Amino acid sequence: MYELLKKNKMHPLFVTLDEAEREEALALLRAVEKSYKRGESLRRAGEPFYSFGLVLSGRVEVYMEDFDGGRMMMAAVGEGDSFGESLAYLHTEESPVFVFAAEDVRVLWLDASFFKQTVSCHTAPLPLLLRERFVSLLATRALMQNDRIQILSKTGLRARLVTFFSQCEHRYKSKTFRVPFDRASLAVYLGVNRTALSRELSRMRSEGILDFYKDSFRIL
Amino acid sequence: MYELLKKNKMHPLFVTLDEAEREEALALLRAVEKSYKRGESLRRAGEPFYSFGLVLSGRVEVYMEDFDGGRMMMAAVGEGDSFGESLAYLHTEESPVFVFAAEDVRVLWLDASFFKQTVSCHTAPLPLLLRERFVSLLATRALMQNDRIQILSKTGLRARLVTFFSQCEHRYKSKTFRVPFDRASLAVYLGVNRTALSRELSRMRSEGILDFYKDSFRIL
DNA sequence: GCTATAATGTTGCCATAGCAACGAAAGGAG
DNA sequence: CTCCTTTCGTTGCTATGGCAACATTATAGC
Repeated sequence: MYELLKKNKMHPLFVTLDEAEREEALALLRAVEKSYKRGESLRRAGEPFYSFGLVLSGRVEVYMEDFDGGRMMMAAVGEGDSFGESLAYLHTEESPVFVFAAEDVRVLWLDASFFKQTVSCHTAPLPLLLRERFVSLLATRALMQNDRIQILSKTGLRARLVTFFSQCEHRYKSKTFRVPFDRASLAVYLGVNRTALSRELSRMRSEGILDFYKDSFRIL
Repeated sequence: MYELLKKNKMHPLFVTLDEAEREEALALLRAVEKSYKRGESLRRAGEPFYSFGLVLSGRVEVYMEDFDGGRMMMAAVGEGDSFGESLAYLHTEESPVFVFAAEDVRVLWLDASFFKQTVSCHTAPLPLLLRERFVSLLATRALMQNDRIQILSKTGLRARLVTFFSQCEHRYKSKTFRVPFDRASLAVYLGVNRTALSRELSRMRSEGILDFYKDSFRIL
């Protein structure tokens, strides 16, 4: 079961686990699989958020609702990645975020209360390992947020792009890479206007410092 | 010892603990107090980051160094607040951030490796409680980052200010509050130009929707 | 293939906000 | 008190980028 978990896109929680351990882990986390059609919402703002999601296939987007109804994308989550760990761990009664399917998706819902050691105190190796990995996941998430803040606090579209591409180059360890966004989403992620983004990308291409096609980019 | 920990600004890790428990907790975390003069650096970029800091008095600022030497403030940390939990937990060898004293500070350095359960597996109530609180702290941090991202992804200075004040009102549960920034730091936090910030604040005051003096604000 | 729909690119206009250059208060140290 | 430093506010200039309106590809469904 759960074929995707075997691929190289293995989620950090389960990587290096063998088949049996993975089954046990999924049982401990009370894994429940659900499917959603494109455009459907997985969680609405104001609803409780008790479990976090692991995307088996497709893509979801996490948005945060503003006091005045404004929406902003907090994360785009693709195959093998997860979302909502913080909210789930804190057992949030009224989540400020809503999640919806950007494509048809299959999602594995995992119960974060397992990680609350005061709730259930396992000392077996597997639970200990899972807990440690979960905390690392939270810590890593915080650092990734920093990357976005680093971009967003730049003024100037060019500066944001340069920072973004520099982060990509570092992350993918290559001057050629694909980004997990279409233009519109990338514009939201960078906090800029979509058409202004297109304009600047074209400008950079004409300057010969960048080439791209769709979501594939090459730094020159 | 550590008078500040007794105040109402108690850090979430230690709140509700009695004197004896706090002493034990500090011992478990191998607490070491250090003082720094204003302008001195606590951690430089590229150095290892193994323990996180709790500010006993004064204020530190956490900056992230850019690939091209650009610096940007990731956090301003005041009395009773902590910083660097993620980096410390991940036992980062080359930290991307540097920390310096914005004022004269006393800092308590706490060893995050205690929270790695695979390193030392305590099942006593106090260690369990501390671990749970630490994870909650990481999760809460991630959500707080979201607040800043929410602000930074707004276009328009006015929109950023409205969002910021709305968050303040929510956090302090009052239309009157003090922010932990001077103008220059606030401008950095909001990702805008300082003088443009002053201009917009004055404009909002003249419109009668806001009043302020220094770091005190009142929403009308 | 064909059509409908979505994704991306182009261009002109003009408000917003960055920037520089000041001036004015407000503390702090002597 | 005076001097010096720091913080904060004001104003004019101008580039940047948001926005609208449209053109141009892709993509999916049939």
